[in-house]
Amino acid sequence: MKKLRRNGRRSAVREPLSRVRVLRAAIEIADREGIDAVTMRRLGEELGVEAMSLYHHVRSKDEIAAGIVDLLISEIPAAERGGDWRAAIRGRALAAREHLRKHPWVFRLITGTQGLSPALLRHYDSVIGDMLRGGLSHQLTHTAMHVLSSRTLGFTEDLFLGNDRGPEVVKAAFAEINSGKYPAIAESIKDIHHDDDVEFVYGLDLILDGFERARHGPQPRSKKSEIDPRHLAKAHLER
Amino acid sequence: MKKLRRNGRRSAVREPLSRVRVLRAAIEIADREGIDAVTMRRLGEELGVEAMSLYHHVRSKDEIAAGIVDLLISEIPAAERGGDWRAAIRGRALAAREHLRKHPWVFRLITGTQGLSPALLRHYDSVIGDMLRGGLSHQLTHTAMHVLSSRTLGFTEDLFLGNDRGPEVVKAAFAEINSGKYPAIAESIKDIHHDDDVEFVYGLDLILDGFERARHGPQPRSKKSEIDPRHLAKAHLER
DNA sequence: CTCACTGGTTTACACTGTAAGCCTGTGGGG
DNA sequence: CCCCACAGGCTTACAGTGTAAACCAGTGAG
Repeated sequence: MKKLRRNGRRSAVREPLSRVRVLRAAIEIADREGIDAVTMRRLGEELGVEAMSLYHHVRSKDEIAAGIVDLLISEIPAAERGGDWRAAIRGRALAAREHLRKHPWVFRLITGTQGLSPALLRHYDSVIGDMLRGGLSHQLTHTAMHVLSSRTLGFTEDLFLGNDRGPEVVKAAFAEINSGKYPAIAESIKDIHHDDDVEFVYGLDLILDGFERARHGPQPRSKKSEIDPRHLAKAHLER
Repeated sequence: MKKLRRNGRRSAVREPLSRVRVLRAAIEIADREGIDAVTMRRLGEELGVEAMSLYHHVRSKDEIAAGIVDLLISEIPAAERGGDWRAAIRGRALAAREHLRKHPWVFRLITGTQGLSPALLRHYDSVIGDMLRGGLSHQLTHTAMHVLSSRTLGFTEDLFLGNDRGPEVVKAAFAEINSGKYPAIAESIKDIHHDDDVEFVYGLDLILDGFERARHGPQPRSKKSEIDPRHLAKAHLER
């Protein structure tokens, strides 16, 4: 890179295209006009460039989708540490929610994208790290991730056993996880007896029991004031 | 209908096209070749007919998507009644899961479809009915639906305050709900103080507290044997 | 000076959903 | 019984999609 602008003569013509510039432009269009408005030609137009030029920076449109997802997730601000494991995860979940809420179309993108995002894995890795540090067993951590999946990022995904995606994707996922980049995930996966059905029912019962308990005694409704106001956007629906 | 085949002379040529036949064919293709393989021309081919003929039975491709979603959800077998509210909901959730598992691509369809499916509303109506019968307050029911949404059907959706879809969709949704067709939903919505953020955090904390509790004491793991085997398909991933 | 390469363009293609109009067999009304 | 409206098929056509392939201008290295 340094080598590129060695002589300091910045070509004043226009900002050169780049992968992230493409992604940024795509995000902008999606925010303004909806995700369906993001086409290669429209994207080119936005960047003052012909559609085909994009392919010098991006392999395909699918890669753009994946890139957007990864970029946005990677920009979830890190919640501050401190407190017990629950507070830590709570902070992460709220930060993610707040951040991604600005781009509601991204959930549709995530469920549509196949192949897993490094940023997403890092996010999970952090959450799992919190749990392990908090003393949850591997098994319990595993289950908790299942139950929480929709809460920590806003969408449900049987990440590792992608129903839809083929088995080769699952294999690749395992390889990636065991690459050393995601120590908490890898750690938590050891010696796990995984059964999708059991996980599901466990989480279901946990929730149901929680409400049954709440039904008697003082219903422990969260007060708005208890939520860290930094994470709260104004409710976007009045009624 | 009777009028149509009045003289009993069934035209032996071929089964006449119809809306549900189109939907059924689409489901079949999606199951075999993935949802992306479902194009109008492919669909026509499957039915031995030209693509444009489909438009005599279906308004658009989006309507096909919506139709499929509705059809599949409507075919979730009703779990038998009896037991407390938790058992009832448990049964419904497992039945839905088991049924929709056969068509994993449907979740992508659901999140992509806008406008709400009557069958989906009926499903929610049943679940909410279970809760009210079980003695949960309106407020608690409301919150419980939020927390459970991903569990009772397998996907997360802020149904009523669709982030992505416009506000006119939300308005239509309210109108539909108050049409009298979904008494439990309408009932449970009365006098509700809804705040998306509060709902979210409440559910989050409920889950976290559940696991904190599970961390000490005997971890109440569900045994596979406890699950009604009728609802269990063999795990579809060995590892 | 030249030569390879980077990063833009142009053209072209296969494939999508669907609008518009045509054609024909059939069932109901005169 | 005949006619005719029409349901339900077909044909053609079009605008818009992603992207392969070839082309071309500028530029930095040898």
